[in-house]
Amino acid sequence: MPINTEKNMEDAILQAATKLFLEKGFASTSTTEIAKEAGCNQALVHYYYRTKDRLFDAIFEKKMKYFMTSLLHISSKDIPFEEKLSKKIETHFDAISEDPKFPILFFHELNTNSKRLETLRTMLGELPQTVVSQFQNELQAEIDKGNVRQMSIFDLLITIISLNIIVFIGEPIFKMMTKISDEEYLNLIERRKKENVHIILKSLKP
Amino acid sequence: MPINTEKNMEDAILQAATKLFLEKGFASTSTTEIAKEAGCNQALVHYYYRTKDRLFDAIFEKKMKYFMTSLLHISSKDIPFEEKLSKKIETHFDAISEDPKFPILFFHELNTNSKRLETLRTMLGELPQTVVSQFQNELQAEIDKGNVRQMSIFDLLITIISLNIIVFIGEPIFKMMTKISDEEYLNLIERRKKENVHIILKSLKP
DNA sequence: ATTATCTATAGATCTATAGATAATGC
DNA sequence: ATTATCTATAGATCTATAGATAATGC
Repeated sequence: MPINTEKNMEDAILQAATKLFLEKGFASTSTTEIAKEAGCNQALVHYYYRTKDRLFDAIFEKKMKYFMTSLLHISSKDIPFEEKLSKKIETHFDAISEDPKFPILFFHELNTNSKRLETLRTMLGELPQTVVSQFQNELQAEIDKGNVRQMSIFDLLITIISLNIIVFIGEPIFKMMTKISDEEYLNLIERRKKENVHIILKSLKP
Repeated sequence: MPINTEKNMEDAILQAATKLFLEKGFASTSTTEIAKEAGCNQALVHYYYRTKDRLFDAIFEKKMKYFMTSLLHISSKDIPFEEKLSKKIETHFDAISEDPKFPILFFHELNTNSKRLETLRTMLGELPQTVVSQFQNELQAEIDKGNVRQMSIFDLLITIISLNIIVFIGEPIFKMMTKISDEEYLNLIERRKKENVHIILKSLKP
């Protein structure tokens, strides 16, 4: 379906690549296929991005940053911790929702290609440590007040990520198993968002 | 490192393939590489398994079955529901623990290759429906007794899978982020097992 | 004889680049 | 002139098979 309504071929290539990498993974996508999808010849892909790897990185890095930031960003509003945390979980969930195929690509690439770990490492280097530690302080304050059981910020983040990605990385499987329609699956997704908030808040109780 | 102490080359190939598919994914593993790892020539891989796809399926199907069964199998012991559920979660967690790289392969393949969905579909066809519905009945009984809040068996299973896979599919990332050693990571894994049971039991409370 | 293993190779990719041509900006 | 796009191709895979040779089982 090489429908190219783009005025800008460089960007058309980026979009085509994004679509294909998300659909089939890095290794199973060829620059030939990307060109076809973008509506140009294969050489042009290399003209703009030099190598398949650089093209991938351009996409991966941006998405990775968004994925991370949506989780770590913390509202500065002065609202109760529970409410703040709920918002955080939902914001993260919504961010994934916008790009539902990214998490599986993210985890697969990080697991199978050590080059990607380097990309992540440098990316995290740039991310201000303060963001995490601010969240940690807020959590610790609640623990001290006795509102929340003893727990590390890291464990909490793992739980959030875990629950928030599952309906997206498991979509094809769950759809097949339950035989539900695309529309019903959207309902399930919405339900899970609330469910996740519920599970996490409850799990924090002392 | 093609150290081949196997007497049986057919099996050596299977093991080599298993190792490489888990490490690098299906698409990035070549039959040439499998042969080298097994300690034979590339043609032999095809002699025994005909195609790369069939070789993969031989491995994937077996592991998939194990992964599913470990989750769905229910102890027939006459113990309280909470205890039974805890055991179930832990059994599933341990099963993944034995083959920690499988979940990411599983989810990635199911997301990027529609052929795999077919494999799963036929596999699930064979799986007795009674296993799931027995678990469902037990859950419903608890809900009726008022011990557990209203919740579908499906949501419960999603939560279990989600929490149980995260430390394995996220291992490289979390290790990098926290800079902890392999040994410390094993501790984290053990802690998460208990944590998961805790989170889930608490989330079921009415 | 049959089965296991090897060498060699066909044919289909796939990535990356060189060099030609077309489009655009001054 | 410079930038965008194309055609053509080198060189490196990679999968799968054909056909030769070695090992094994009777």
